[in-house]
Amino acid sequence: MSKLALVNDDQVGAFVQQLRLWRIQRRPGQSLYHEGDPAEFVYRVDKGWVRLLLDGEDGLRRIFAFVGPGDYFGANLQVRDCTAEACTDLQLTVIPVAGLLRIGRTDPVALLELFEACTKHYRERVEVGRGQPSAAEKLRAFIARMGERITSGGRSGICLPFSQVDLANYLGVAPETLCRAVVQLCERGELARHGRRLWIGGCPPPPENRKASQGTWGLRRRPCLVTQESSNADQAIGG
Amino acid sequence: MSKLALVNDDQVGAFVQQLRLWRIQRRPGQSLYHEGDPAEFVYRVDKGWVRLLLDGEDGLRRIFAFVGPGDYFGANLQVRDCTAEACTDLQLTVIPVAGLLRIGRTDPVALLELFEACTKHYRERVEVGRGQPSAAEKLRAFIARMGERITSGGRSGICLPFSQVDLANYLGVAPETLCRAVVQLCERGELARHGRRLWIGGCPPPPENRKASQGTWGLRRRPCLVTQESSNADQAIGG
DNA sequence: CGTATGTTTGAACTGGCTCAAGATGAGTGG
DNA sequence: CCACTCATCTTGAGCCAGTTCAAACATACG
Repeated sequence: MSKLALVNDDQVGAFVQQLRLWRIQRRPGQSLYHEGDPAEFVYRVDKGWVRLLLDGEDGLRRIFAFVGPGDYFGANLQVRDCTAEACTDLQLTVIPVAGLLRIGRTDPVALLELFEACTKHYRERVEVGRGQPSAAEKLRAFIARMGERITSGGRSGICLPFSQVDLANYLGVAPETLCRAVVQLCERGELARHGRRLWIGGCPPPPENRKASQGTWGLRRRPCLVTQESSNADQAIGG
Repeated sequence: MSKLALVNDDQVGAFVQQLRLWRIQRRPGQSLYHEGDPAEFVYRVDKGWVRLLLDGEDGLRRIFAFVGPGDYFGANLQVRDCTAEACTDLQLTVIPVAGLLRIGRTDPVALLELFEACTKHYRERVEVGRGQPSAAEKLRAFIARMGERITSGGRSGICLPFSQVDLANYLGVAPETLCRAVVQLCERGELARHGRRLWIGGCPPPPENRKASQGTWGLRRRPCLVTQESSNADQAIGG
């Protein structure tokens, strides 16, 4: 995972467990917070994927990070410096910043490591787009990074839980350009497809129950807004 | 200064003053540390400019941040995640990380703010290159950001202490392309030039003693390597 | 089964890259 | 102080990847 300082997950996890935590769920497209909001919580992704993005002055939004299972995000001291949205069905652990600061005296290093883990996504973004690679190479690099990131499950084939539009946005190319790059990599066998999903590593889902593998993602027209407060009460953990 | 969380400089400064600090100097082109080095110090820029960069696998290096007077940089817990080099003649305050962690218990928030100040450069990088603006617009955006950053001095005209090559590297365009963009903005009066230096805001240096305004920068063939250790002893402050 | 959204494909255009050669000026050495 | 040298900047011309526009297609979802 690049040359960034690695986080001692156990230590951070134990540190965080001192606080009263809880879980929330989100559906694809729902937002966790917006740029400019007051920052009250840090999050840990338990299941699903989150995208971090900035709203450009020209009305265009720019995705700069995808945050996956095991990752922390949302460490801001004052206000949110970006927007966070669910890419997929999402399960998060919520960690109150106020509590973190309170127990920070007991273990400042763990606190720093937690914040470091959150800024990892900004640092990795810096590494993206070195040189002026072609669109295909950008995609290839992305696949490589994602591959080594989610190979932990042991399963060979893995589904990228992002739409091509999001991917194009993240890589900084037009959707059409990305599409052509996808076709190209598929022909070379570096990428596979089933329906609209991209698969890396191994073959697409097993021939039988492929119906089951198609989770929700698009969410046409039912935002199904779950307020943070309402879901907070659902599952209190830790503390 | 964008929508990023602002750092309480006074508080961080007071926090840091508890430690034994010292100053070092560097000449243009000299490096502070390299990607992969063990991280032992955080720095504060007193005078001059620093560039942060990554060495690409293809041998190309990519500048992703310019760090100026008043800015902190170099907050890594384990190893350096990038390389830092002097753009100009440089004066820095050195802050030992070990000491920071030691006194972190007394004021974890100040510690966090210091680290936040250091990661600011990574965050700002994320904002660069939103959309697919033309080279001229990238340059214009850079000028605007630099302008609001160094207008603190009160002087109207300000010299950009970077070579066009560095600027092109930072903006992710070819030097030739940047050069054409510079010409374009100069014609529009959004930018001025004296010799090889770019000026923003006001007119170039006063007609009289312009000889004085030309500080060293290029440094042809005399690296004049000052080891960190040797210069450490020079000016101990704080503590 | 119908529909909206996301994906695919084609074709023309264009901005930036590349290569190459010339001009400038910062720094060196006499 | 001046002439020299070489890195940096400048300019031109051609090329190509990626963008844009537009229209057909497919797939999730209701």
